[in-house]
Amino acid sequence: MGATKTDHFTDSQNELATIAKAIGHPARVAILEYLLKVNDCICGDIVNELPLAQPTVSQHLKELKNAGLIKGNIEGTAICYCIDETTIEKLKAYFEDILQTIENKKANCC
Amino acid sequence: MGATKTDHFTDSQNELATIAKAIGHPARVAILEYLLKVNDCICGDIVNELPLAQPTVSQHLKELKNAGLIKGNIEGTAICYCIDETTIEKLKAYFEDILQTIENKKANCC
DNA sequence: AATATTTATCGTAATATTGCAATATAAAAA
DNA sequence: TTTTTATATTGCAATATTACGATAAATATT
Repeated sequence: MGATKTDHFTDSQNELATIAKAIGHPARVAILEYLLKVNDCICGDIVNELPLAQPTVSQHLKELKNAGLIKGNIEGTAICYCIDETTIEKLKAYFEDILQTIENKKANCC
Repeated sequence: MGATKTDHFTDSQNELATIAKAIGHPARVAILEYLLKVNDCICGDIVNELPLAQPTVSQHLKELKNAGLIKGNIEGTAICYCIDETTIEKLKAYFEDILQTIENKKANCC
């Protein structure tokens, strides 16, 4: 029946999953990379940059924002979206910790 | 109609999205963290560890494996699954690069 | 005020994911 | 060889995601 059972996992597990899920679509990766490239951005540019309709891009931006990967300021008619470094830092730290833990134990059986 | 349009994005964008999507579920995050904790693993342990049925866990393991996040060796009746460091390294490097780029430009408008 | 421009939301169709019971598969133990 | 034990696969129902046309909302321009 497909229940998500979010409550059976820890908050940190759910948080990471939410962030990762947001990155888990090529259009959203492309948006992040475009934001990084211009490092100062108006949504309309992204629409022209991607092979997707404006409502779709808007929806992807919303998901990236909900996940904390980007932040946006209203700028007149346009919206200025940027990457939220804090969340990227979290991700980097998470994977760094995994590597550190593996390094310390070094009992990998595979 | 919901077409994915994977071919409109670069290989590297698609690759990252695939890996991130695999992490984008709390059960799979929990599996990764459990694998990390025991650092030597048999699937049955995971079934007991998670609030999910055995076929569901098996399916999640398959997705993690397809994404290159874990690797597994057949060990008699059991399967020994471990985290694949290479993919974690890739992720770490990717986010590190993002932070580096932001740091260099330092023109964030938000 | 009327028009143009830009982003967000709504509604909806197509597709993908999630979860599990039932069952298959495969190796170890009896 | 039969039974036990452990993981994988199949089939299917429930849910979630994706995409976009139509439309709304909000500011800028004329």
